[in-house]
Amino acid sequence: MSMDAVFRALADPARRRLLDRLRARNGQTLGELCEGESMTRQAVTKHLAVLEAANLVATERRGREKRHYLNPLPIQEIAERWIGRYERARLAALTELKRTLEETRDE
Amino acid sequence: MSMDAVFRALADPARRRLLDRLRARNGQTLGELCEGESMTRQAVTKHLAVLEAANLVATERRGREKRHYLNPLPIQEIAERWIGRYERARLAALTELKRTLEETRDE
DNA sequence: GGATCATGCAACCATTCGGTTGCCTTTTCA
DNA sequence: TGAAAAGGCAACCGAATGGTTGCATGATCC
Repeated sequence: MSMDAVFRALADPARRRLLDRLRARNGQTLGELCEGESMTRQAVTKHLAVLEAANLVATERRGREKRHYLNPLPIQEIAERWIGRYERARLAALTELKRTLEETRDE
Repeated sequence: MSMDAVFRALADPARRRLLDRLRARNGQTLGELCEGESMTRQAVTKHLAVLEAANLVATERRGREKRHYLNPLPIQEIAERWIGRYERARLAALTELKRTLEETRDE
């Protein structure tokens, strides 16, 4: 699974909004996800295709409608594999800041 | 601070690579950050400008050179404010899965 | 002072992206 | 069976993006 696809999928506010809506209520159809969005159905379809390519959304055809399901795992993976390193960087920065402050106090 | 700028800044692999390089060694100059990159100095400059606009990188002029410093805070904020919700979604999905499995076993 | 090194600025270019319009297919249901 | 509902497909468009080249500016060092 490519992390790059996930990062790029999350880059657009419309797509993050769609994820949030699925998080609020899972299994929504395309028509439902279009409601309240200020763009055409085709635009929403494209956004959902990007999310699906990033494995953030899974779909299921039910008769003439298509249900969409959130898959939060790629987001978790990014949090663990990528963001975690910057948690350590933050702590290192704090340590450095503390050391600098103490040096300044000594002068 | 706009989360959108951060998400968009993280969308490009070249920019994530630059962040990783600054995490490995903070305070590098533009020239140092260009080494090993397969693009021109101007391209790197543009990427750094995007990172700076997202507040992920801070700069300091030192004579004729420019030092770049990583700021991991926006990444932390995204982790806490945005990714956190999907942690809860993941747990909910697991609970749902467990329930479904138990239902299936009962049949 | 003049060469050189590090960076800045601006124009330009191809590609991608987000979005639209128009039309087609499939399912549902009276 | 035929109309309406849900969605798919493809072409097109403007703007943003990622990248380049060429030149200008400001420090540094001999």
